Amino acid sequence: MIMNNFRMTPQRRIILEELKKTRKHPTADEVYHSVRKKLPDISMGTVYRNLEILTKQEEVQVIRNGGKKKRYDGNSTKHFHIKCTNCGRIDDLPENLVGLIKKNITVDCGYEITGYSLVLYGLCPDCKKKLGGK
Amino acid sequence: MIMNNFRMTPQRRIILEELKKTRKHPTADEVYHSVRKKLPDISMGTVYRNLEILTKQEEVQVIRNGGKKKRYDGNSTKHFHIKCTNCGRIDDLPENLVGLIKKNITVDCGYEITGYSLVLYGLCPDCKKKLGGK
DNA sequence: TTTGGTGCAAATTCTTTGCATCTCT
DNA sequence: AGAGATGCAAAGAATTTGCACCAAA
Repeated sequence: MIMNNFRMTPQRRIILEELKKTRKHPTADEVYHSVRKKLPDISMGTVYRNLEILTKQEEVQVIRNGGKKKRYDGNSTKHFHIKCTNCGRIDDLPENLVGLIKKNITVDCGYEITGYSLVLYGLCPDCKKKLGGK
Repeated sequence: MIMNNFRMTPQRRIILEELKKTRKHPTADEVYHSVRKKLPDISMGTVYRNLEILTKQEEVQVIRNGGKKKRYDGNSTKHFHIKCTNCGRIDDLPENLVGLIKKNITVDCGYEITGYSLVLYGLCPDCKKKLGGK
């Protein structure tokens, strides 16, 4: 597989559309189920293969932090996330921390920095309400 | 299982010792193999169960970022990590970014922040050497 | 003697892969 | 024809769990 000539199949297009249209950072399984509403015969294998290809093409980014499941983000620009420790929901954070961190990364441990991932943890508004009594 | 009376078994003690003594942030499998040198009959199940308990007790923290495997860190104080994108090695970062980030986390999205995880990506000194030509 | 822990093996969960078939060029 | 893609099912990898037995309080 030389993989420099990707085709935009209906499956790939709809997977990408679903990811672009939500900010829910769905898991592969969630993508599968939402795409299935439009393409009832699509398989998990196809979903995984396309998510991988879209990630390689940098149309999509993977969020992998805290849980067992990968989550996929249709916004491939660098940004931060915040994850609810109660329900697992992941939201985007505003861009303002990025510059700050970049400016202050002065790591003298010999690494050559190419990227970074920040996830904040906390209770989302809904869960805060639900767990209010505690 | 009410789990408020933990016992310090030899298995648990040695797992913790191994984690405290290294800065390599081993995977469960790596813990299993190093503990096996002292306790040849220990099982993976026991390793996983103890890693989970030690994490709950906050003796140990889990690093889960970028890869499929969890990694375990015998340093349970909050600190940052840097991960080599080539070999997967994870090192600690100095503490200096923590205060900075804490001071500047002003998230107005309704979350109640309880923690955060930052992993930097890059090439470790060894891999930088190896891949020098590129 | 009750509660927690262990080893072993089976089961789960998430993800990847092999394969025959299909679809674009 | 030939490369990429698909659906299906099986395989893999990492982790969790059920169970019978063991051990400390």
